[in-house]
Amino acid sequence: MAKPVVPEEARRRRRPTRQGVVLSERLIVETALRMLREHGSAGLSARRLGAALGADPSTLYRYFDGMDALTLAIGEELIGRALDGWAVTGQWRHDLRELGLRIHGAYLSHPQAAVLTAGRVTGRPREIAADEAVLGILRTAGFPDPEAVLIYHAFIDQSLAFAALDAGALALTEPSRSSDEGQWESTYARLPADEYPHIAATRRLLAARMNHSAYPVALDMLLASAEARLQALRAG
Amino acid sequence: MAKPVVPEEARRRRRPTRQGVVLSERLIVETALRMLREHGSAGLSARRLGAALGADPSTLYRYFDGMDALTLAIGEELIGRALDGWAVTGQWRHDLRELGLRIHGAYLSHPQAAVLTAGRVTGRPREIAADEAVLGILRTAGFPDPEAVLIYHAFIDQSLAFAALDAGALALTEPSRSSDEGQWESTYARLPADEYPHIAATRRLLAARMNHSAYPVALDMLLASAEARLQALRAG
DNA sequence: AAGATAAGGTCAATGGTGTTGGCATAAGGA
DNA sequence: TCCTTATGCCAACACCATTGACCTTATCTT
Repeated sequence: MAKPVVPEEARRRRRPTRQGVVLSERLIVETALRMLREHGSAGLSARRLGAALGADPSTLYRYFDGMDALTLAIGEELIGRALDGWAVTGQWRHDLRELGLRIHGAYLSHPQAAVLTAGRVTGRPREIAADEAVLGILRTAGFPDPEAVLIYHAFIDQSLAFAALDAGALALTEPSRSSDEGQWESTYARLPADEYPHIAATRRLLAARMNHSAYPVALDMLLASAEARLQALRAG
Repeated sequence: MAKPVVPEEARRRRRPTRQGVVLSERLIVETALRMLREHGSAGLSARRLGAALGADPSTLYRYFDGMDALTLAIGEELIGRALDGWAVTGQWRHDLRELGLRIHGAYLSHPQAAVLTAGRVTGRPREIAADEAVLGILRTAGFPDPEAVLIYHAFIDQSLAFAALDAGALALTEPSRSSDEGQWESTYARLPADEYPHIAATRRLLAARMNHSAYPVALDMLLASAEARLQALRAG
C-alpha cells in the first residue's frame, strides 16, 4: 500500500486530468462497466481504463488501492442496480422471487463484470441492505429464526451462484455469437445413442432447455420447498 | 495457433527435458493442481509451471494450445475425481444427493483450481458421463421426460454454481486463515441494530451459519421439491 | 546399420500486465 | 497572496502469455 486512498466524500481538490477530465469514483466505475461490456472481461486493464478516462493508469491508485478494490466497487454497483426500484409487497414468496430474478438479471446484464465480481462478497452498504431485506421478509412471513437464517443463506447464495455461472456462460459464448440453439442440438446429436441412451432419448428437450438459465426453475423449487416447510410448521 | 498440439495418444517421441523429466498431459495437469493448491490461483503461470516441471515454459504449448486449454483439462480432471468410486444404488434421491455432494466436494478440495474451471463447461468425456447418469436416475425414478430434463438442468447447474461460489470464498479466505467464525461475528456486530434490526436479531445464528456452505441446504430443498412433484404426478 | 524425418524441447523476443516511488503542479485554505 | 498538500503524471520494475526460429534426438524406413 504505497499511496493512501482518499475516501470519496473527503475529496476536495478535484484537479482535472491532462486531457481535461475530472475524475471520481463513480466515473471510474461506470467507465469500467462500459469497457467490460464493450471489450469483454479481458479488456479491462489499468492501462486501458486509464486511456479511456484520459488519465494515467497510475492515477487509478489514488481512487482504489488495486484492481481488486475496483472490482469490488463494480460488484457493489451491480447489486445497487438490482435493488433500484424494488419494493416489498408483503407476499413473501412473490417478493423473494422478484428479488432473486432482479439480482440474477442485474448481473446478467453485465456478464463480463459479473464474472469478475460475483462470488466476491463485499460487505458494502447496498449488499448488506439486500441481506437485511431478505431476512426481514422471511421472519415476517413467520419462519422461526433458525429456519429463516437457513433459507436466507440458501436463497442469497443460490442467486449469486447462478448469476456467476450464467454470466460466465454468457460471457464466453457472446464472442462466438452463432451459438443459438443449434449448438446444443449438434453437441448432443454427436454422442453415440447406445452409449448415452438417456441423453439420446431427450435430445430435443435438452437442446431447447440448455440455452436458458436453470435459475428460475431452481429458484421456484427452493421457494416451493420453503413454503412446504412453513405449512408443516403451522400444522404441527 | 502457431504450433499444432499432438493429441496425447498419438505421442511417440517422448524426449526427456533438459532436466531429465519426461512430460505428459497427466503429469502437467497434476503438477498444475499441486501448484494451485500450494501457491493459490494466482500462482499458476506458464513460467512457474514450466519451472516446476523442469521444462521451458514454451514447451507447454506442445501439449495445450494456451493456458485456457490447460484450465479446461484441469476441470475435466476434477469432475473425473468426483465420479471415481461413485455408484448408483437405485434410490434416486439418495443417489442424486450423493453425486451432488461429491461434485461439490471435489471442487472444494481444490478451491484454487475450482475458481478457474467451474463455470467452464467442457463437454469432455467424464462430464458427459455425469450428465447421462443424472438423466438416467431421474427417468428411471419415474419423472416424465420434460420434467426430468428440467430437474437435471437445475440440479447440475446448482451443483456447479455452488461449487464455484464456495470455492471462490475458500480461495479468498485461505490466505488470511484467521477467519474462523469470529470474523462474521464481528462483521454483523459492527452494523447498527436500529438500521438492520433483522440482522441484529439473528446475529448469532448468522455468524454460525455463514462459515458453512449453503449448498447442502439448497440441494435438499431442490430434492424435496422434486419429490413433491413426483408424488403429485403419481397421485393425479 | 545408416540415414531421413519431424516431434518435441529450447531460446530469445514481443507486447502486454499491475504496481510503485518520485516529481511537478495547481487547488483551496490562510 | 502565499503555503500546503492532494492529486495527476512519468519512468521503471517485475511479471505475464505467446510465438517463430532453431536444434537435437527418437523413431521409422531402407
